[in-house]
Amino acid sequence: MAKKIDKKAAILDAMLDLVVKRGFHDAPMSALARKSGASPGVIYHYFPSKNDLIRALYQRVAAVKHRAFFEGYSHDMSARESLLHIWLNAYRFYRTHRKEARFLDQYLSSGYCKTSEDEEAESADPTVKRIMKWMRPKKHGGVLKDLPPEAIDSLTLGLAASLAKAPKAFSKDTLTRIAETVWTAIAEE
Amino acid sequence: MAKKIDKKAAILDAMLDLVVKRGFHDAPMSALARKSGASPGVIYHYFPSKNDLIRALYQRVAAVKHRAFFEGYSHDMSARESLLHIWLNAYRFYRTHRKEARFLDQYLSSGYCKTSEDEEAESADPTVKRIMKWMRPKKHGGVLKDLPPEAIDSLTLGLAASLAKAPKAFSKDTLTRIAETVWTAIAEE
Amino acid sequence: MAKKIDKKAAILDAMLDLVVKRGFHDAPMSALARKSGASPGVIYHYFPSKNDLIRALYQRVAAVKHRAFFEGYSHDMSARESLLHIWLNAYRFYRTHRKEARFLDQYLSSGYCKTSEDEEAESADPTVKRIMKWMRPKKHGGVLKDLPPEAIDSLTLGLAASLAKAPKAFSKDTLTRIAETVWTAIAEE
Amino acid sequence: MAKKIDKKAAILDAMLDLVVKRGFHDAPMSALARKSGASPGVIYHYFPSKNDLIRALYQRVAAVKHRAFFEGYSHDMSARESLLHIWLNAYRFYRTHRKEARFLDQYLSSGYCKTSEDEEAESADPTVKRIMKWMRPKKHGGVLKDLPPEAIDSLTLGLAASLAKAPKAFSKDTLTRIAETVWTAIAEE
DNA sequence: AATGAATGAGGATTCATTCAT
DNA sequence: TATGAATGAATCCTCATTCAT
Repeated sequence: MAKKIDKKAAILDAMLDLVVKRGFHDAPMSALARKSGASPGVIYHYFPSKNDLIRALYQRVAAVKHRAFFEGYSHDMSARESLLHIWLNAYRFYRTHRKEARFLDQYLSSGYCKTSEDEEAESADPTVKRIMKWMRPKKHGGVLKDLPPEAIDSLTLGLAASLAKAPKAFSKDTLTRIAETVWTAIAEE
Repeated sequence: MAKKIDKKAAILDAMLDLVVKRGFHDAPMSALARKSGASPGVIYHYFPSKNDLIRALYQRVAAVKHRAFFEGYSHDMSARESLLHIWLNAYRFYRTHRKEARFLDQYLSSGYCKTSEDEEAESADPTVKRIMKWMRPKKHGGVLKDLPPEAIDSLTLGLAASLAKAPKAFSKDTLTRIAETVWTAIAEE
Repeated sequence: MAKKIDKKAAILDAMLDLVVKRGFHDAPMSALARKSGASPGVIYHYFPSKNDLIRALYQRVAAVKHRAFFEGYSHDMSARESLLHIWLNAYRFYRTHRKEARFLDQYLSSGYCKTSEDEEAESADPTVKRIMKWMRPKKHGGVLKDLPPEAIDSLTLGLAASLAKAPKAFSKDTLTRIAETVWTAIAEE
Repeated sequence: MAKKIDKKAAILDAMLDLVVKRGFHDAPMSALARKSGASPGVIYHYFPSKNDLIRALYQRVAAVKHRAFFEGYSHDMSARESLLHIWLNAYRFYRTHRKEARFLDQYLSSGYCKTSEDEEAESADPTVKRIMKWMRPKKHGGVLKDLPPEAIDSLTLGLAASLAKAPKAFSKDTLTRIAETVWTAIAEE
C-alpha cells in the first residue's frame, strides 16, 4: 500500500516534469508512461483519465503551496507581521518549487481547468478566511488602502512569484526590505 | 494582394481566438481551418508549420502591444510622467485586448517559444533602451529605489496586467491614484 | 515557340533529376515546379497530369536511347559487327546518360507504366525488326545458340548496362574484348 | 509472443504485396493497414516509421535470398561446381519468389535505401568471402578471365534473375546448359 | 501563356484509452 | 495490480490539381 502511494506519486511527479519541460500541449500519456516507469495500463488504474490526472496534480501542488504559505503562521500575529510572514513563505515556496510554480502558471493560463471549484476549495479554508478579513481596504473592514483586490494580490503574492523567477535568490535582508516597502505602499496610514 | 494580407490576418485572428478559448492543447489545425474559413492547404501556404504560425501570432501580438505601450509617449516627459503614461497605456492595452493578454500569458508560460529571440527584439528598440536607462535603481544610474528588476517589473506592468483582469474596468482616477501609489513606492525619495 | 519547347524540356529535365535524386515516391509536383522554374499552373498547361508527364519523360528518354543504340549502324554490317556496334553504343549511352539509365531502371521496376504500349512502339521499328531476325537461335532462323530471349538480352544489353554502372569507365579495348567474349558465348559455332 | 512475430510478419507480407502490386509510390499506410489486418496504430507499434518498415522488409527479403543462394552449398565444391550450384539456387529463388524479386528490383533502383549498410552486411558473411576469393580474375587470385566484377555479376546472377522473369520456367537441363555456357565464357582456360 | 493562391482528399503519424493476458 | 499490444479517431501536413486573375 506504500507502493500504491509511491506509484501514484511517481506518476504525478513525472507529469509535473513533463508539463514543465514540454508544455501541456506535447505531454502525451505515452511519454508519461516512459518517464514514470508505469505502464499505460496502470496509469489508468490510478487515474480515470488524463484530465483527472492533471487536475489531481494541480490539487497536490495547490495543497503543498497552501501548506507552505501558512507554515509558521500563527493567529496572534499582527496584520503586518502576518503579511510579511506569508509573503516570505510565498517567496520561499516559489523559489524552492520552481517546477511547481511553472506548472501553476501554465495550468491557470491554459484553461485546462474549466471548473471554478479549484479556487473555491482554497477560499473555504478558515485560516484564509481570517486573513482575508483584514487583507482588504479599511472601508471594507481591513487595514489596507483603498485598492482593488487584484492590485493587492499582485503587489504581494504576485511580486513574490516574480521575484522567485529571478536567476539568483535574494538575501533575507533584501526580501524583508522589499516586503516592508510593499507594506508601506499598501497599508493604510 | 490585399486579400493575401486579409487571409493571413484572418488565420492569425482565428488562432488567437482558438488558443484563448481552448488552450494550446486543443487548438487543432482543423478547427483553425473551420474558424478562419481557410482550407488546411492555404494555411500551410502562408505558414510553414503550426509552430511558425503560433510564433507569427506571438510576434504580431507583441508588436501591437509594444506600439500600444508607447503610444503618446514623448521623450521630454519626466521619469514620473513616463512611467504613469506607459503604465496607463499598459492597463488600457490589457483591458482592450483581453484575448491578446490571455494569449501572451499562455504563450509565455507554455514554453511554446523555445527561442529567446522573442525578448531580444523587444529590448533592441531605442525607445525601450532610453526608458530602461532610468527605470532602474539610482545606484545604477536610474531614479528608483534599490529594487531588483523583477520587482520593478512586477510592481508596474505586472500590476497593470493584473488589474486589467478584474471583471470591471477601473476609472481613470482610480488608476491614476494606484499608479501614483506605486510611483511613490518605487521611486527614490 | 522555341520557348514552348524549352519550357517543356526544362520541366522534363527537372523531373528526370527529381526522380533520380529522390525516387518516384517523393517527387512531388511542387518540387518539380521549384526545380524547373515553372509554376504549377504552366506545368499543367503542358502536361495534362503527372502521369502523362512521367510517361512523356519516359518516351523522351526511350527515344534518345533508341537513337543512341543505332547510331552509326548500317544494314550491311554482319551479325557479329552489328552486335558489337550496338553493344558499344549501348554501353556508351548508359555511360553518358547515367540519370537516364537510373530513370529507366526505376520506371520499369516501379510499375508506373501500366500499359504495355511502351515496348510495342520499340519493337515496331523496322531496324529493330531486322536485327531481331538474326538475334535469335539458329533453329528460329537466327545465328545464335539455342538460348531463351531473356538470356540473350541479359548477356548483351543487360551486361552493357551493368558495366556502365561501374565507378570508372572502361577503355574501348577492354569493352571490345568483353563484347567478343560474349559473342563467342552466344553465337552458334 | 508468437502472435507478435505473426503480426510483424503479416505487416511485412502485406507491404511486400503492396509494393509489388502498386509500387513504392502508391503504397500508403492506410492500404497496408487494410491489407495486413493491423490497425494503423499497431503498425507504428512494431515499426517506428514507414521508412523503417520498408528497410526491415528489405532486410528480411535479403536474408531469405541469401539463405536460398547458399542452400546446399558446401565448401568442398570446386569453383565450377560452386558457381553452377549457386547459380541454380539463384534462379530457383528468383523463380519461386517473384514478388521478392520485384521488390528487390524496386528497392534498389528507387533510392529508398540511402544507406550503404545494406550491402556491407552481405559481404561480411564468411561464406560469401570465401566464394568471392575465386570469383575473380586469375590475376587477382581467382579462376576467371580478366573481366570487371560488374561483368561477372551480370553474366551470372544477373542472368539468373533475367531468366527467372520469363513467363515460363526452364527445365533443369536447359538451365544447366546455360550455366555451362556461361561458365565456359567466364572461366579462364 | 503564366501565375500562385486555393482546394480538400489523402498521406504519415500520434495519442488517449481499452483490454486480453 | 500490472502489462503492453491494440484501437481508431484525430493530428499535422502534403500534394495533385484547379482557377481567378
